[in-house]
Amino acid sequence: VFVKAARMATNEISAGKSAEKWKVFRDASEAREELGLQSNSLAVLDALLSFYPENELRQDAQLIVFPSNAQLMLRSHGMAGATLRRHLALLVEAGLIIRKDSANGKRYARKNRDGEIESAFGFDLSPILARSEELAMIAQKVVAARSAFRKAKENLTIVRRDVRKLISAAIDEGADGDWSTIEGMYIDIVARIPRSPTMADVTNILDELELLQSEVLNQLHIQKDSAFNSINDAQMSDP
DNA sequence: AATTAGGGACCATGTTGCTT
DNA sequence: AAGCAACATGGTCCCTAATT
Repeated sequence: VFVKAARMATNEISAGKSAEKWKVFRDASEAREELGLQSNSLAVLDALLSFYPENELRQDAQLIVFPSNAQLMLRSHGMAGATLRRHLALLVEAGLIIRKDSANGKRYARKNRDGEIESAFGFDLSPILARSEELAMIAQKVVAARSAFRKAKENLTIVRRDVRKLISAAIDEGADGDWSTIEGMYIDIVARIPRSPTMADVTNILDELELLQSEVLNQLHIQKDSAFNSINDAQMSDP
């Protein structure tokens, strides 16, 4: 089954295709969560790639590495054997590598007289080449989402501080209105911000805060309007 | 028969994040 | 601040298959 899958994976790679392995590794690292991997899985993937002698992964090459678990443990920063095996299984599950088992399950390469590898048993890296564009796209998406998230959080902070200032100023200046109720609403909204919010959390809270913000501004405008007795109506209304 | 490498399953321990 | 649940880790046992 695995051999068949491996053949299928290599067959899907268009002729002459190649990719720089560490570039794909960085993309896969960005796509870590989407792939269902943990940070240590990446350490193992790093180790696996380090056993491939070339920098370029080529479609016409044998993309099989065959390090022993002991070697992999060393190059995975001393990771324990049981943990290493789990992460290898995760990488297989994520579809980044394919097991190519020998009859006895051990990893090795059989070489001919010229020293060329005739057949190798270990891990097939060809899915990494096959999916290089896909991984790059996921990485791009993740980076974009991260910066959008950062911007949303910045927005939230700005609006939050603004509303807080407006309410405090209104109370200090003794403006008309039920400011203690409004302050209570503000405190309630802010208290519902989770410790590590998701994008949805941030946008929801931001919506509520902006609603509250416009209510506060509305209150203050009404008051100013009456105070200035509609002389400045043209300037007070929104552009 | 003994040895060796690999892998799955189980268990105890340690971390971390979340709730109260 | 403390306790709880989920999760990751690492050690061990057991099995397989080839090699000697």
